[in-house]
Amino acid sequence: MQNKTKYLVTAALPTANNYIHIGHLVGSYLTPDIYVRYRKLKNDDVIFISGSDEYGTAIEMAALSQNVTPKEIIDRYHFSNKKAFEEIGIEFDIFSRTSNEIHHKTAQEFFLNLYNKNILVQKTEKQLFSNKEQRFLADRYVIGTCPVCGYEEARGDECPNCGSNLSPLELINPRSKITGDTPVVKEATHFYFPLEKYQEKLSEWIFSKTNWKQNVINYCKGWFKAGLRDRAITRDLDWGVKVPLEGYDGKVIYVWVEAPVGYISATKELFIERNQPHKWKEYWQGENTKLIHFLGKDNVVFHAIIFPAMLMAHGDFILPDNIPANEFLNIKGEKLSKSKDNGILVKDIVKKFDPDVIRYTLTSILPENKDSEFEMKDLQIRNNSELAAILGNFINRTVVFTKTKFENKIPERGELETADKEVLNFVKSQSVLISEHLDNFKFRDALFEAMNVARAANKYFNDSEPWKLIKDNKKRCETVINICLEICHSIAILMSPFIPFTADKILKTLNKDKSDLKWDKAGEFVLKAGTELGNNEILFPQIEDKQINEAVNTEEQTDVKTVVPENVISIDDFKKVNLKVAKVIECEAVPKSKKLLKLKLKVGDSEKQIVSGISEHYKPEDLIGKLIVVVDNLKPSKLMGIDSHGMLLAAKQNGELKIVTIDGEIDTGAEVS
RNA sequence: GCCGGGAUAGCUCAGCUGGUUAGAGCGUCGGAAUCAUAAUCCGUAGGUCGGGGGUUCAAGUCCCUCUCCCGGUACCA
Repeated sequence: MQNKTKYLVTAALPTANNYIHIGHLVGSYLTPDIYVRYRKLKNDDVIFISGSDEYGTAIEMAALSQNVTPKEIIDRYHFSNKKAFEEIGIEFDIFSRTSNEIHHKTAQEFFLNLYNKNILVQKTEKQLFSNKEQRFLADRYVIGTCPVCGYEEARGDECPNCGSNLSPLELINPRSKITGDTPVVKEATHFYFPLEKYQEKLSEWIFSKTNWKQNVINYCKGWFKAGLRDRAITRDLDWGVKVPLEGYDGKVIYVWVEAPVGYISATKELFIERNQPHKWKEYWQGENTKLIHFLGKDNVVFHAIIFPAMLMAHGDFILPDNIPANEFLNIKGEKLSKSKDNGILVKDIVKKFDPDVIRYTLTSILPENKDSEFEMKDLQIRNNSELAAILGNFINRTVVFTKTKFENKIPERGELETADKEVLNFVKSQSVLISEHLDNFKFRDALFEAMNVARAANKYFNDSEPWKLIKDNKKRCETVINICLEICHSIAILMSPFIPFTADKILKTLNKDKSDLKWDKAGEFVLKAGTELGNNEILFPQIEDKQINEAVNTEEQTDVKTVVPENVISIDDFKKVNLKVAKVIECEAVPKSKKLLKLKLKVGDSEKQIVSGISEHYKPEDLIGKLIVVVDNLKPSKLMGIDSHGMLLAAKQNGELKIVTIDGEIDTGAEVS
């Protein structure tokens, strides 16, 4: 039986403890979406699978720290992220979630399969247990004194002060990060997956791949070189998929083994929805299926090594055909990744910019081979000088010409001249070239070549000069415009994987349904002469500087996450600054100055005078009696001839300024640290 | 510390196993055109390929070394 190739495309399961940001989007979701849309245009048999990863310590901790149930956490982020994906046009066949019953069942079956084959190994280890919380504490969530440097807020996995790698058992005075409870040492038995045994098989398999991206191969090489280690695959937690064995109450399957099984569960769920409950097997067990995992580089080890090893051990499923992992997207030097929770959220940016403009921009700077840089201004540049100027303009000039010169009806096409044939051949050959790029996961190149169709179309329009033909050779003019309109349709086809919303708009303008929106129809004639065109709209309005500035500013304001500043200092550096509490006893404006106030302060037993540039924000009488914070040992200076022996602290933002005051009563001269 | 990756035109990036004058897009500058969102089309200028050393007839491309950036991993026990 010769079966047609099936494509099973997965996108990394986003953890439902955070809103997805454009780093996630570019790393794991945009490229598979483009790929799948392209496959569908080619009439390939493809399904696109993803869903929320809803277990793991991160979610439990998010729930504890926000004082809500884990269920509330996962619901919030699952539905929000699902919506964000829809808004940006990521069109999954199914976006499931690992809290679904079918996933529990599937993951447990998987576990039992390995257990029954005696593949799993049991080991006993010492761990920290909180009696108060009635659970074992994850490494990151234990705090204590670092045995190396004495820093009191060291974490169980590492010390942020001296950089030492630690284990929670080494911490002096360990305590739970969440409740502060002092944990006790307790033995715990866990199942391990013997990854070490699979190293040879895995490396043979991976090194046999000739079409994998070099960065992915390199990551694997690194792991192999270090030697694979057995990994625990159970945890003592409530929140997760239960270990399906008697006598193992309170144990769940560790998220890194359970989550990837979610791809299988979601596929089952999809075909139950489609009333073909057994069809999932054709994808996961069929020889002719290409399983393709899309993800960011942080996920390579799970998809290229751990999950394949599990699949090998299980034996009933196919292995991935390719893992086209992306690198990271940086934002003006800031790092974006799953582990560092900061960035521009998808749910926010779709409210400020056309989703297709975002998709286009991100695709054109995709971190395919190495980390790449993004800034808001890129959206403006890509929109104004590429989408609007080249693509939008071609559609618009063609449609407007038809409207004003041909009563908005598609003109008849006469005999073709060389230029006509050339441009049509070019469109056709580009469709082949773009195909090749997409087949090889070269999305930037593919998009660039798609854009070249619009460039060529503009040139054809220019060279043909229909605005002159209309005066002395109407027949010829009709042919040219007919062809331009046909090219508009071809552009809709070739661009639709990248900017699907725009493709739809173009079809509407052409008054055309989707029946010819097929890859093979690019460069072909599909329009009917005489058809009246639909409404014309400007596809890509200019993005003004103002919009960019506003977007950048609101981004900074909404970003409440922890960001590591650029110039970190040691605590010793900080201690060089003497901060003290001071009381304002006198205060007056400095004459003729614009912003200066002269303040007399009581600091402990002494008085001091400082000059501060805050009169636009505070009146002298507002300040008298207030307890504020001053830098006591600042080098004295003169401002408008007045001595200043320090400075007060104040917060400033967008022209607003608020001074730092003391909450409650304390003696002046008290040190601030 | 160790392993891996990166450093190429003003900006964002391509450059496979070493081989003619190092490429693209955007931006710059000049010209053409005026149907079109002052958009298009044609042309121009721009780089000691992070520094230094080496191999070779020939190196952005291989080797050594240094600097800076990014990942991973370890030093603890």
